[in-house]
Amino acid sequence: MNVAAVTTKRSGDGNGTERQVYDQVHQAIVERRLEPGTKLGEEALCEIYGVSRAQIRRVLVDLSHAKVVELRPNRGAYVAQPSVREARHVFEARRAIEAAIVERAVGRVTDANLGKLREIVDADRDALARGDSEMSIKLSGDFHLCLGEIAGNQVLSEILVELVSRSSLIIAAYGHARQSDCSAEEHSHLIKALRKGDVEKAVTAMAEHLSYIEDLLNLTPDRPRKTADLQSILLKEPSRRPR
Amino acid sequence: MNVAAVTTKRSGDGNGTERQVYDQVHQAIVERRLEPGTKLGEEALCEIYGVSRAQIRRVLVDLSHAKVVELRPNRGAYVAQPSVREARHVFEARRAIEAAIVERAVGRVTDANLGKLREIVDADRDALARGDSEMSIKLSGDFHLCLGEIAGNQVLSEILVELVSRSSLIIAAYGHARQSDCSAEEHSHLIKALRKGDVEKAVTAMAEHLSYIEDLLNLTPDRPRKTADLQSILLKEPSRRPR
DNA sequence: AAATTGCGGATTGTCCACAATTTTATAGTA
DNA sequence: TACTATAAAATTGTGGACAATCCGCAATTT
Repeated sequence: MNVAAVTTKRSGDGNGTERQVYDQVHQAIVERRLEPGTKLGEEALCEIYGVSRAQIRRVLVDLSHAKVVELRPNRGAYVAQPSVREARHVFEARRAIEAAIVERAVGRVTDANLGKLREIVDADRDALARGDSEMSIKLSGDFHLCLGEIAGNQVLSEILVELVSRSSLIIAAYGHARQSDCSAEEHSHLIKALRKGDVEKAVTAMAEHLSYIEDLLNLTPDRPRKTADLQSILLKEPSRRPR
Repeated sequence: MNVAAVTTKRSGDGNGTERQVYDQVHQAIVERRLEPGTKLGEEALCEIYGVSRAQIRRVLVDLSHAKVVELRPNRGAYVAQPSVREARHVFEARRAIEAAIVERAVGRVTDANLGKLREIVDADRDALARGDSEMSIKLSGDFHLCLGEIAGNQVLSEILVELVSRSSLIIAAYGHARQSDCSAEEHSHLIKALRKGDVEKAVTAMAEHLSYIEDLLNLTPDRPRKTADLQSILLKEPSRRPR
């Protein structure tokens, strides 16, 4: 199962070049190399990726549907800045969606699935040990997406993809340094419940895990906005998860 | 609370003309005047609404994100034809989402909310009595969307809007003549549980209601595709719900 | 000094012509 | 008649030019 495939899926994937641009910008946002509030100028993106404005505009529309970019008419595109309210709503929605996903997953999980999940958790622990928090956040997300795939409901999976992306943005905006230190352990706990086929335990483990992440956020008033240099950030090779 | 407002909301709502076209086509699809599989030619839509192709293309992209239109590269846009599998997944997702919505709604519902819900149910009964099943389906959807608004979670609401739209399409494809005969009664039952503040009863009522709708569908093999005349369908005035 | 207005540069929005692709129609052959 | 290959027509995709809008700065006014 290719987790990255679902992570980056997009609705109207026509030719490949548009998708590449979409993936790169999306990944840059989700990996928090582009901070919330950053302006994504059309001309700048054209030059960076060497494509026409029409294509960039299409990509920006798609990113706005994924809720990671905000389109302000006549003003341009900006990396979304989720509000405190939105942040809470996203996590509440995740608890609803992922409870359903875990319920389904318990009855369907295979040994191969469990292996894949453990693989992700191990890579996450490893990244955390190296201090690579960027990678750790990505792997934490992958864990949840992988679980979504196991549940085998395409609709729930797609909703989850969006919510996980938005969560990354939320953590970028409201998280602190050691935001996800305990994720690997909690994920490991969840795997155990899955293996035992204990639905109730698995569901509560997931609910508590999500609430724990939310509680770590600094969801008090508002934050300042920032602006950054696109060129140096986006031309970086997108990070790849070690197999 | 304006239910129609959320029903028709779109992400990058720039100028008004694009939104009007979006709303009209979306409504035509959801009200089943445009059958699943119908081709939505760009030039045809341009002439019908008197706008440029660029605008039509933007609308079609947005509709594809709402999953009511399928964009096939180099082949054009078609009214989506949800598969049997997708249909089941949509209803399963709805059970998850709407369970969470009902849980929240119980603690927040006001008398005004209950009045609004009853109003919708009454209009639904009325439409059903008149044999206006098109309107009845729309009102059934509005009931669920209104409940979503009451829950007060924007993220859950937006997910629900999409799922309800898709449900209309699914019923168009797999439902039978008297698909929603009992909806009004079941909705009424749900209102009672809400009024009493009985969370458990409300949640199970919703779950059973959704399963009932799904069970009425003919979710066996596949169906044929159709093609239709856009002009005569889309130039019809969009239906308005009586206040 | 603060606020307002007007201008110039830059960015986004729109339209149109042309290229690429698919679909339809036609003709030919077994 | 059925099937294939080829040509024509129709449709979608793309790039660039032009128009509309917004932003920052300076000049003017109060």
